[in-house]
Amino acid sequence: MPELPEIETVRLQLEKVLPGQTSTKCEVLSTKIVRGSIDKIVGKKVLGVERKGKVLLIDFGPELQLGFHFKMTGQLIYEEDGKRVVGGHPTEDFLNKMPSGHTRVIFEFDRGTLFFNDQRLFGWIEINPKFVDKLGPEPFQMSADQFISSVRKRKKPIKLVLMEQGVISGVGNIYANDACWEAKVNPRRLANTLTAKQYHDLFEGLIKVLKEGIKYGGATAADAKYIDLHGLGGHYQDHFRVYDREGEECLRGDGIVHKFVLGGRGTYFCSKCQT
DNA sequence: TTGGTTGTTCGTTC
DNA sequence: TGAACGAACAACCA
Repeated sequence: MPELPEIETVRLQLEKVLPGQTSTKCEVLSTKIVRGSIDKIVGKKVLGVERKGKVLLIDFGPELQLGFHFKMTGQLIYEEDGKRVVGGHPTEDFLNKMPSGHTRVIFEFDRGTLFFNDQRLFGWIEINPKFVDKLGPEPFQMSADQFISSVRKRKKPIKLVLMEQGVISGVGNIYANDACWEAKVNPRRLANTLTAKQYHDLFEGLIKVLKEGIKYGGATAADAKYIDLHGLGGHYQDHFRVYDREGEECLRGDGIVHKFVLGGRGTYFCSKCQT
């Protein structure tokens, strides 16, 4: 499920191929995921590729940014002269001929074609999405004091606050779980009850796991081995601290990783070292 | 077969 | 008012 590091990985790749190209056609195969009319970009030139939290933005001008939200199963595939750039949720579609049964919108440019695929139709594409205005800063844009002051007054479990996009943008389930482990914080702890050291450790931990996520090109689900064989998808999954490690020994060597549901989401932690 | 899974959206409650 | 909480959404897979 694409979070900040996964989206950043796509952005870095698209930034190398899209800027300078003009949009020539925009074909919507599934109207459900498209908000408003996105064909305003046709005839316009790409100035850059940006990202705010988990939203990817193709920049066609100051008042014309095409926003993509991948939700759980969104992916982008860019094709030019038989060469491919892929990103987002890793599936066999990375290897399949495009368009596939999951292709929702096709964007044609001067030199290549961009396919937005989404299995579950949860993602969306919108011009100047209002959603980004509601986003809080990314961890990378915050100071430790800023992080602490925006978190410490909240009275719900710390892990859920980390995932609130209006407070901190870009953090999803994988990295929220791993950041709590880094800081030895029980994800259930109410956000206003951490020690001063835990607030600092949590901020540092969050930065650490996100940077590592970007370094490894994001995470690929354990069942996507087929994708990995072809050198596609990221490798952060080989560095998960607690996420998806239910029943395994804690990496600190004393304790077992337990799983429970918090806020309706799978939550992993070591009851020995996370307090 | 049915339940688990996922992030945002939206409705309800306090 | 705003915060907290939980269901809904779609489709795949075990």
